[in-house]
Amino acid sequence: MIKKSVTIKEIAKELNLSVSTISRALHDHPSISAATRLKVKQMAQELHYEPNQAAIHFQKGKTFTIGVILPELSETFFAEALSAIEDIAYKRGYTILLGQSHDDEEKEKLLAEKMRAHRVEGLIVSLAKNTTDYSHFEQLKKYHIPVLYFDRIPPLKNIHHVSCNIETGSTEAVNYLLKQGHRNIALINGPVSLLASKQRKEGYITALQKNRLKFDPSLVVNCNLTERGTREALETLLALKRKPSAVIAFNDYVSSYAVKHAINLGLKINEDICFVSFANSPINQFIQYPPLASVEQFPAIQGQKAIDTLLDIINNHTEEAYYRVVINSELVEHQKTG
Amino acid sequence: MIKKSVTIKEIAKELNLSVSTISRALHDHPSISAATRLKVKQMAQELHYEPNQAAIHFQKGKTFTIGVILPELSETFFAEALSAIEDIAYKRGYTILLGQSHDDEEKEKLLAEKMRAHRVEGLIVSLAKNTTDYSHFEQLKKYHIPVLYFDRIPPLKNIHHVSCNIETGSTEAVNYLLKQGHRNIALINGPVSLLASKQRKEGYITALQKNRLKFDPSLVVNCNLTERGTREALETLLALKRKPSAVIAFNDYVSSYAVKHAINLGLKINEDICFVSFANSPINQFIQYPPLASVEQFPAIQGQKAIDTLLDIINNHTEEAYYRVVINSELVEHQKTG
DNA sequence: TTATTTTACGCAAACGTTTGAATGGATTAG
DNA sequence: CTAATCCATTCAAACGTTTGCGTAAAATAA
Repeated sequence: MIKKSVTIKEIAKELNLSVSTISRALHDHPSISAATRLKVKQMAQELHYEPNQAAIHFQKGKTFTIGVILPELSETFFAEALSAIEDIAYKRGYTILLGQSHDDEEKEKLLAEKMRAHRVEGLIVSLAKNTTDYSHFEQLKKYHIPVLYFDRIPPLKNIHHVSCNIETGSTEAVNYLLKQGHRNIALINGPVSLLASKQRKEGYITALQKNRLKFDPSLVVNCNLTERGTREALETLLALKRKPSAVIAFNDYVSSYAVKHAINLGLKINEDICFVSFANSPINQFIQYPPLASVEQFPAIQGQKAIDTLLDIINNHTEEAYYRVVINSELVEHQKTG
Repeated sequence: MIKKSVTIKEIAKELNLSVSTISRALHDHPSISAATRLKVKQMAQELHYEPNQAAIHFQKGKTFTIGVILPELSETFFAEALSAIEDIAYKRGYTILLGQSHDDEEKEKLLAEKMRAHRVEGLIVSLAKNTTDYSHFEQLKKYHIPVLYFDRIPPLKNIHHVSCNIETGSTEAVNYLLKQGHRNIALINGPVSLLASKQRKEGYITALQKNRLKFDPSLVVNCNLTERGTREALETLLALKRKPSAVIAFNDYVSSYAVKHAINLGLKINEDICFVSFANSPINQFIQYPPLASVEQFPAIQGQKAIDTLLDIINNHTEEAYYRVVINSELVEHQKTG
């Protein structure tokens, strides 16, 4: 009843061969004859041989583990990214060691340290919101642990990163609204400190310029992404002489807050005012007035690229070059429900 | 520059002691004098010694890995549960190997097989929606890999499981609405096949009986949890002679669909009809008319209990007894937003 | 003092796999 | 027919750690 797991040794004994022959046969080493190779593989099947990963890891001096540090798993964006990362890592024989910073820089430091101690072969990191010191990651270079930044990337020169080109999406969003006839288009942006905010604004301005419209700075307001902050931002916009007929929101959450408040203020959504936003998250499915369109950032594709390039870096030992993968965002129009 | 990681051997050489002494000293083995124990630990610190996990796993014949199979990571409920599982596993020196079934029974089978090949020491499983054959998990008993079912559990006798008592929450939901003066309370339930549906219904009936109200079966309708199914369910209810003034929805998603449709039908939410639901998921934050209250199922606590009891099972080799941990759900009233 | 126990450490094997080097036998070249 | 070459396989060490057993020296008991 107590099934001891079968090893390479048993196969060797069974076939009167040496363990080295078995090992090589299973790996299709050229110096093994086709005949014995076949025999070995058959016997392995028969005995239900499964290579002992722990032994392999140990002997190869590799852990086949890569660390992933994310702010919050319960944010759909990260959950979808992780999902893709997991799938590919699995297929390529790697295990993911997950850590959540909960947007806390201290926790992030601890995690980086633990991951190092755990001897991960590489790290995929999406920074905590308020991380300004990156030394805990940059230190890992000493240990030859490559770090690939993902989506929330630091403003550093020599780093690997995978991220999404938000600007083009932002431009698309403006173009979309212009095509609908809107001329007063506002932007409820995130905190000025965020790179993501800068990118949205740049794309916004680009679109206006391309269409020979002049940029009115008062139509762009920053907010802290909370419900309250969004309400205040919206009220600022509605108090303008040049009142916007359309709003581009930082993301779908902000859009939902703004819509709620607009309704409370007696506005008719999609008549008096309409919304476009970023993220294209599943919540749009559940809300009464989702944004007319949302900029998809393809978390799964980003995750896939992230793990793929990290594994390339690890397996090709290309520590000289820096990988910078940027995928394009894309405006997705929502079909009108009802 | 090329930092070779320091081993126990170096410490031994440095102090002119044997490796076994070092090993024991680091583990506070009683047969090592306090003096050398101190010396060893200091030297270990000085040299930045980190135990080679791969070597330990190998030598102990354990992987310190536990598998987690979930339907969908992008469902907040599972993301939160996994988050808790990860945190505790990390603290107790275990690594999580994650797999997503995407609610596909075949994928689930594959994952179970891969996890076994990977020699996980135990498995936490939340079943795919349509899994009816559990042999791929029950087979793991042969390999002494304990399986702990989580939230979505199979109707089997001898299993470990952690789940949530939905009935009490359901009863609370009805009581809450009764207290508000409602007498015609409907239930938009899930598919009859689901255990979760049965539990909601039982709790619903219990509450009515306790309050000496008679149970009207026409007030309970099943739906397939899609938006369309929800609309149909709502229309069925609204066509009744005894029209409900309050609806308990299977979960917050169903509630949101129902609210949308009710508004389209010209009903005033919280006046003509109001809603209560299950899951207490974050989407409630974003929608115009969230349910008045929602039954919290504490995914994080469930996850925590799951990993804790599984690790107990693993480390105490208690294969005889079956653990059945049930936590209580709890109705959470939402504060009305402005 | 001698016998016995206790204390503090070392020796060596073991875990499963990989891999450079060695080996013997068969084949080919000269 | 000998020498060189090649093929298929084996040998043995190595990876880092743990642990049962052995053994000196020190402490205690007689």
